[in-house]
Amino acid sequence: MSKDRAGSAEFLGLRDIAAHAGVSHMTVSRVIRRPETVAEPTRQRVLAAIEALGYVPNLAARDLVRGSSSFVCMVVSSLQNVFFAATVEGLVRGLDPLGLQVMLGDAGFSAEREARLVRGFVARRPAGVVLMGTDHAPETVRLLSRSRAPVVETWDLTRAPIGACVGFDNVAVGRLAARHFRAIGARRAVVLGRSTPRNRKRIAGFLAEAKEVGLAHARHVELADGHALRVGREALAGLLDQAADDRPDALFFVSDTLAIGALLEATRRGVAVPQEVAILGFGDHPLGPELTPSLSTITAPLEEMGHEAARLIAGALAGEDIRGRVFDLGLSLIARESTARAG
Amino acid sequence: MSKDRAGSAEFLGLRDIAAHAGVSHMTVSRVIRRPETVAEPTRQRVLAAIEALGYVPNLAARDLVRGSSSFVCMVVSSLQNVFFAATVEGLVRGLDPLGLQVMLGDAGFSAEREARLVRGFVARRPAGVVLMGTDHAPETVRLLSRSRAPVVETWDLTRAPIGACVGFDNVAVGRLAARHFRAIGARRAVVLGRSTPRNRKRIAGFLAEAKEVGLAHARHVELADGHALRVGREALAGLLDQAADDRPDALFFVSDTLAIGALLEATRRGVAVPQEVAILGFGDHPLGPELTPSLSTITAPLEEMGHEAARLIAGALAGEDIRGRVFDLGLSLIARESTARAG
DNA sequence: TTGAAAGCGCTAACAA
DNA sequence: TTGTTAGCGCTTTCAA
Repeated sequence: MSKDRAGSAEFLGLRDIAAHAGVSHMTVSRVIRRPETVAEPTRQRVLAAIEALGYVPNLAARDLVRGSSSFVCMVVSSLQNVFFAATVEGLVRGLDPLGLQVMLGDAGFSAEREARLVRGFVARRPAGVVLMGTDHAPETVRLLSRSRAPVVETWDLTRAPIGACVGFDNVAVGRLAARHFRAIGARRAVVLGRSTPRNRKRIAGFLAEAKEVGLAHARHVELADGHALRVGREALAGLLDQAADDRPDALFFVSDTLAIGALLEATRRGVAVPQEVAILGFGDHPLGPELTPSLSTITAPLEEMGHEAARLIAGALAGEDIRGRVFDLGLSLIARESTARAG
Repeated sequence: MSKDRAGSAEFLGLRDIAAHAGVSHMTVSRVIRRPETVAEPTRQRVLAAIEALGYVPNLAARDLVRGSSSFVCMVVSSLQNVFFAATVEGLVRGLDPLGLQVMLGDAGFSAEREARLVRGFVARRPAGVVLMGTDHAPETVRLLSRSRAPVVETWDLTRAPIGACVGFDNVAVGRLAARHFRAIGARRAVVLGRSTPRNRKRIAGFLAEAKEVGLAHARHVELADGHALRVGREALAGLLDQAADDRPDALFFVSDTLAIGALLEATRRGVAVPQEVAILGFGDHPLGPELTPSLSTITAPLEEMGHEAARLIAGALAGEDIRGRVFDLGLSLIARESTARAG
């Protein structure tokens, strides 16, 4: 239980450096924050002292005075998901040149957990908060509305963002998929995914568009939670085991990972893709173009989304009012072999 | 540049709650930290005030007094890498029940960038610091040694850790691969990977063991930086284009992502795996078992590593001296189809 | 069980 | 250009 251990030096403060350099602590503070306001010889002496003593400022004190910190908090739905990781990376890279760091929380697709994380974040007076999705617990919204931190929601669009919103239209994702299936002449189109808030939009969009363009037999297959590759694989297996006359000929998975699982299973079973069944995913997984057949997919600029969130937060920090701004980053359909003329 | 905006309430302090509840601010502070030390009726009144006013404490002030914060900083080599993500997830999950959050930095495989991140982290007086790897800039080591925060290095082992170390033996990874190739009767074994510090160990281990077990023609092929799937694919293509008598029959890639790229390329080219060439990776990528042929791999408990790091930091926070502790979490070889009796 | 006083290490405002 | 003073919102210590 020994707390004082040899070798673990205590932290020095501004005043220690000041004493060593023969100036006041304010001069040291200035050298750190606005060196151009300090005379050259003085500055040199202070810098030498900082170097000699290995001084590292305590940002908690600065944060306390300023009432806000220099990091941005982000809640992700899952850290293991490569698609989310791309957005996180975009944010981290966009914030780095501004000297802002990122504090990450993993909500595991639970709005309650998200609220807990946000509460912890708000207690740190973050310079900004980035969320995934636009469906949040009332407490999350309340906490963030009261906080002064700029908030950016991502991965979806909403008419009433908490702060700003940079995302894409998940209903349009589903519609785009259905239109694509229509274009390749699919008869029995299916959308497969677990009913999370975002997925629900993709599913609804798919079913609505399918109806409108005359894909009469379109339906939704609910998927279980779990490891996406296996879930996708099992989903395909389940569909193939159905009576032949009810067998779908076009599958839209709400995520590429699911689609890849299905594609691999189809290959294994000798089911021809896209001839017997077309497969479409979402997210443009790096593996998609490498597979045989290559995977068609719908995607949004995932990394760019994080980058744009960083830009918005930077703007807010510079005094802009970003509230109410909603950016639709758009979608693209990448048609590869897995949906090449199914019918 | 307007700073005061309608609707964005200022934060309340302990004293505002105290005034509302008719107690001193100290009582409010106690209700938050040690409610059992406050009389029931008083506590109820205070809790009601907290609730009514939507009070969220300012942790920067607490951190300042205590000289240490309640988050753990982690530097990862890359956020997009699923293998690293597993360790991050383990850390986040292990820390969550302790009320500790994780601040992430992406070093992008640069020791300099790592040092910059660590400097920023140390300035926040973190409750702990987790690093990937055991090769760091001298400045990183200096900063962390002076800081009081417990440090845990991961993903490798070292005799002289900065604090504690939870990892696996990267030299043993290479040795295990070479032994496996020997066991399946490989003749011309190759290890492929970019020479990062960790990879260098795997490569050296592979070459050393290969020599010892009589794999005379073992050699290393340097890989470029870039998207791993493509790099792996191109590496395989390059080897196959070589004169047939120099063609390797067993490939150990330092990462599964590379190996998957190679495996897919082999399939595409009609090269039989493992008959013509055996392929082995590292990391147990979720896709490995789903491929045809399924991918053999060597792996360490990646998520467990993060979990163990969390446990060590928790121990340190409870007063344990964790410095000098080194844990080897061990390796396992998962032999699947891609290395089934090559020779 | 509660409160008063002191101060954590910084920054903002003002003075010299 | 540099220094002095007064806190930021908490927690620690000590007193009541």
